[in-house]
Amino acid sequence: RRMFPAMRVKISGLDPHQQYYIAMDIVPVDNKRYRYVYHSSKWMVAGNADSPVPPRVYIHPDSPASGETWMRQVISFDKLKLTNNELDDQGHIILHSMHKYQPRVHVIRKDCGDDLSPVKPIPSGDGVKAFSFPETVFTTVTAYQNQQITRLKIDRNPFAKGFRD
Amino acid sequence: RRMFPAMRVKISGLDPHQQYYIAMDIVPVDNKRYRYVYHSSKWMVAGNADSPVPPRVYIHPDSPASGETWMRQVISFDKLKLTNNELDDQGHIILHSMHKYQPRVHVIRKDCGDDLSPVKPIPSGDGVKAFSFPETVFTTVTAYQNQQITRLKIDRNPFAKGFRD
DNA sequence: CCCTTTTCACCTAGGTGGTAAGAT
DNA sequence: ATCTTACCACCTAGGTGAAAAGGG
Repeated sequence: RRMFPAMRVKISGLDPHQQYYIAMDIVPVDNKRYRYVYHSSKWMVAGNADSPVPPRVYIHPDSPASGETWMRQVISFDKLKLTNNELDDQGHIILHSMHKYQPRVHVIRKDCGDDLSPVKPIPSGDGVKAFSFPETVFTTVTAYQNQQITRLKIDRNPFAKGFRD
Repeated sequence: RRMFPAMRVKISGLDPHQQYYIAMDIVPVDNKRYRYVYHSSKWMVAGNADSPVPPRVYIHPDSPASGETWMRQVISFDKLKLTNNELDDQGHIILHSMHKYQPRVHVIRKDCGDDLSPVKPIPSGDGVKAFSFPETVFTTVTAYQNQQITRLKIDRNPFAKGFRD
């Protein structure tokens, strides 16, 4: 399924005439598994993390594009899809349920990203920068754990309009 | 509206590791306007063509891509849209109704197409080739002129399923 | 007991020709 | 008379949480 709400970023400081790829990956925050304690409304550690899954990369569909193009618009990752199926063959990002994750945005100069692939690690080096925002850390679930998150989803996601009062 | 049926082409002979743009434009076949004579089931000349409209280019959304990528798939132009509105600002291809047109496929080496635009003429030169297929000539209408064409549209287009018997 | 999977009604978004009204 | 426009019911395609069923 899609991630909702989606990550949206603005970028500045690019070379307007240079081509770039923009990509996102999602990395574990720690080595723990979590459970939600309803009466205290808190996520609590519930053991160690499941064994790691094949890392995947979401390449923004506008890639590659010029610095000018990227800087002119808000860059939205609303088409990124998540799955808990470790055998997924649709190129979705694979995560474990009940774990904490941090999305990362990668800006990759064209000449460093020409063999970029959803299933290969992101190259590192001079023409590649990564950005992460702690306020975007989230915990994965297969069913929502409290009414506040359900309300948020229904109220904000146009596709859930059928569940509004 | 979309063109239906859509143009679909296969390409061979590209350099697998070279990047290319693929584009389509649609040019007048002659300088005439037509009318359909129902009792003889024929298109007849009905005067001279209307004054030319701003030429537009449809850049295939997979562009740019490597020769290898283009040659591996059937290239479909099903998302190309036509309009008779000369003031169109959606980047659609502008045509006159009741005129004859020929679609053309353009293969443009990356280094020759970096300022390609829906509203700019296609560059010419060594790294650019054009292909057209006489069997794809068509006449534009705002309403279908006979039952055979209506039947074809309804039978073949999944979006018209509601009109099948 | 707690978590996951499957199916579903209900949406968004947008591509069809029919049809009646409008335009020239 | 002939062509065009605007609106519509009816589709395709796919994104929602609810709820029931499944699993360890």
